[in-house]
Amino acid sequence: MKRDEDATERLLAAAREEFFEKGYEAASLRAIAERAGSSKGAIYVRYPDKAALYEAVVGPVIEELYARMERCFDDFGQMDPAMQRTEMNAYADRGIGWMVDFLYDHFAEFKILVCGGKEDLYQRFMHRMVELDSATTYRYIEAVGNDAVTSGRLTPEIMHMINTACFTGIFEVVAHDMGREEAHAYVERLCLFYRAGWNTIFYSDYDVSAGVPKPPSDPATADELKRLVEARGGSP
Amino acid sequence: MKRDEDATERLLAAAREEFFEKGYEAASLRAIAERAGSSKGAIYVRYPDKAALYEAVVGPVIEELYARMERCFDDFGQMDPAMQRTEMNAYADRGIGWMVDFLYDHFAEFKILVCGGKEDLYQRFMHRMVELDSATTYRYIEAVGNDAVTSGRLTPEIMHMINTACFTGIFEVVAHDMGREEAHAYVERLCLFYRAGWNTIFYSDYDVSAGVPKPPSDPATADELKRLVEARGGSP
Amino acid sequence: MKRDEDATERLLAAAREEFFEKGYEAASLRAIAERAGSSKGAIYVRYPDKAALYEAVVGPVIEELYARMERCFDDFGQMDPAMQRTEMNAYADRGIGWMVDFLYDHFAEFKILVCGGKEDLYQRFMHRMVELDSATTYRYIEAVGNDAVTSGRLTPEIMHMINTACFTGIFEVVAHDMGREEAHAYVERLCLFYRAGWNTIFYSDYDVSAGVPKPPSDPATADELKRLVEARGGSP
Amino acid sequence: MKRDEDATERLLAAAREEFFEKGYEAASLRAIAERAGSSKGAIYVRYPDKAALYEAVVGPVIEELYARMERCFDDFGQMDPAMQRTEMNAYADRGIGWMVDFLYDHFAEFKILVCGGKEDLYQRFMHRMVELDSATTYRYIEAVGNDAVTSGRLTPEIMHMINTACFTGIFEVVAHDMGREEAHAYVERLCLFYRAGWNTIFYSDYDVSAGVPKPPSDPATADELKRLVEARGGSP
DNA sequence: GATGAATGAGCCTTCATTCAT
DNA sequence: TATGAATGAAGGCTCATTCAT
Repeated sequence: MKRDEDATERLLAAAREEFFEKGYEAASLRAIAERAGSSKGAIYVRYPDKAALYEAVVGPVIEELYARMERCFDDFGQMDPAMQRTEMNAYADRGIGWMVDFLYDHFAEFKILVCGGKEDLYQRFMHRMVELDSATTYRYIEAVGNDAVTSGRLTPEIMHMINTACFTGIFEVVAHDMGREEAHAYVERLCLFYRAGWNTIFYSDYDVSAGVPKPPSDPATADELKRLVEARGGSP
Repeated sequence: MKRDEDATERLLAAAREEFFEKGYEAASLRAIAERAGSSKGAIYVRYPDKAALYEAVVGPVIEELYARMERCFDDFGQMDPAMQRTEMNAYADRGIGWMVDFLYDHFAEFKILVCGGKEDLYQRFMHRMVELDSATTYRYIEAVGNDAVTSGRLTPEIMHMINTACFTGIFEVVAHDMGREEAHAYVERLCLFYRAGWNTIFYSDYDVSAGVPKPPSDPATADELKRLVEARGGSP
Repeated sequence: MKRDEDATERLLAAAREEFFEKGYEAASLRAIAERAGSSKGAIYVRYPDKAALYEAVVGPVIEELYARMERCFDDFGQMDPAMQRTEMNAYADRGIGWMVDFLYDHFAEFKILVCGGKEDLYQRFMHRMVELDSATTYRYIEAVGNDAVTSGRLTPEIMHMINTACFTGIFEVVAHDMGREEAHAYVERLCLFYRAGWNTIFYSDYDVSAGVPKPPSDPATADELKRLVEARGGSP
Repeated sequence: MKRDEDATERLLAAAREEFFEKGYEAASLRAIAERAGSSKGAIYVRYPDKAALYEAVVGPVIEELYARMERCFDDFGQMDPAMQRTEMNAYADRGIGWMVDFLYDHFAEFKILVCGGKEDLYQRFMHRMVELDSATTYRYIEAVGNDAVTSGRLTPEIMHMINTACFTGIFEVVAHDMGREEAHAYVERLCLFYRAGWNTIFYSDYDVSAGVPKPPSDPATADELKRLVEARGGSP
């Protein structure tokens, strides 16, 4: 008998739903089979165990994201240093924009990954992305002759942690069930936020407070703020 | 029979170990009772269910951290605006330094919280911290008359998300089993990183690239970097 | 709650029945629990797994048999050599007679052991009995100064195998569901049979055919036999 | 499609290995099909169920052994009584020698049969061999006019049981993984052992102790024994 | 004939929780 | 209060067997 591709689809969809609703541990293969309208055995014909089914749901999406990032970073790495400096921000913005859309095109999968409670796969995924980003950053640093590494400001550990923090910050949009448009806005801001942050690492004499304006003495602004904040429910 | 306080302690210690080693779902009440040298019943006398025991392990530590943060933020909020501007960074640095130590003084509990797989409590905890921080930030913005909110650069959602990302970035030290000293160094850098980031939000005319030096044409730096990177194993 | 000894008994009885009827592999813990009128969990409170339950059914009986044999062999080994020679046969007969009764007093257990399909325990049991018997035999050989070992007629391997064969021969009564009285008669004969056999090992110049009478030329005997055999159904 | 004889062979070989390694119950048809490089369906085309496959592995070997025994016993039965008496031992020795070789030429099959945990087939096989032997023995008894049956010393049940014990004793070589040469030596001894045993049944006035030498007073033998036994590790 | 997907009963085991003692 | 026996649902998984292709 030919394997029923339709049933495979139904199974994956059912698994996606079940993992989404209950998390990895609490999800039940029995329930997934029932949701899919087939038998427990049908799962085991396709996947050796629960973890493999989980990976079948979430893995391809991860791989696609990773592949896209890889291509993106590669393209960037092959530009000449001058152009890298010029284009980096634009590149990053475009990349991140695409990423947010990808996250929302596969919202369930990423939600499962981020919130599903099966940490190993998520951490491996995060680790790989972080390593990829780190490698590209090292290459950039080398290409443009930056001293962040040689000066000791940027150790591999710090690189790894900060990149992890950056990606995690982006993935928050999934954890918080933010809407797609809002997410774009947020992530755009976050990029700027990070960009400034990275400057503290790239440039030893970067002045964090440079450009910080003098305190506005205009009371009107303060009043407007007060109104806005109160409208929000007053928590602050 | 009088409730045996000693047994309560043993129970909590046993639970801490079990949750730490296995995570929430995989932890077994039977095993905890055995570790503590008492019975499953002893658990149910004290806590209505597994989740309550978990909370008993992790809750007090959370509460203490929260209380400390609250006090800290309150103190800050009661200073006059001029002083807030002057002292903010010092305040933050001191607070964060203390926090890292607190994390390491209660490493097991935070590890459980961050990696233990019981997301609800962690998220609630994170949410509260974030709200506290957000409230303080709103108050600060109001006090100093900043236009981040009025200008629309800082919506409540963005505030929430960025603060979440910031705290999460700090908590990475636990997830990554970083050593205490290293963690201090990392978090210090991270604070600078965030500080710069926040400026992009506070100040509309903040120039991210201000102070970014011209590309160094000194080839010596590039060469030294090359050597360092190669010594690292060549991953970049 | 005090453990319900009654339930334990019912559980063991149920297990005994189930193992007896279906063998180890095919026996189901579910069925055993149902037979005993309790829950599957009740089994696991008492025994860590299926194998342990099996052993709880069959082990004590084995141990008692073994202990009795040990005492018996010890007593024999402490007699002086002359007496050992005189008494050996009587000792053996008594011992074997008791053993047959023991077998029938615990028929189900032995049936399970011999036919139940869990070979490891049976083989360990058999091995222990055989070793015990072998040790005693060695001591006897030494005590009376027999040359079976020194001459090479009796190697440890042959000793082991023949003893195994002997015990197995006795246990056949269980495998064949022979009646108790019949079993006594059979085992009695078997002892004589073995006794003669052992002489071929103990005594190098033992003449197997000694005492074999000349062929009876009495045709009456042959006729009577014919009738008897035909009455049996004629298979021979 | 024509049935692939090669596949049949591969299937049988795979089944032999699987049953050999895991026993009947634990053997899996899936594993067998995989070992054979074909499908589960291929098994069901050839054999109606697992038991039939088992029998296909083990049956032909059994049948060949049985057929050979039958021919052997027939030949013997057709000799005239006088010759039977003269030749019996030589006949038996030759037969048993051949049998041991046959056992080792088909070691896996017999190991499966004896230790594989599917008792029914083994018992049926044993039963048939025993009946064949019994029938021949009856014929012999009749031919030579022996009184074992008429006297009541040898009932059908005793006949059956003793023959079972004898064959089982021989099959021990398989259960114990004895080497072929060693097995020959052991079985040779066992035949002598049994021969003496049978005399206790054939001859009412057979004196088991006849020819048993007086106790050797030679202390040298005892000493030598002591050394040998100690060299063995002292278990006796 | 051959395949292997599908089935679904059934396996042993673990678990949090209840409750009699 | 403390115990731990009892529960029974649910877990993941394996299996021989069936049958559409």
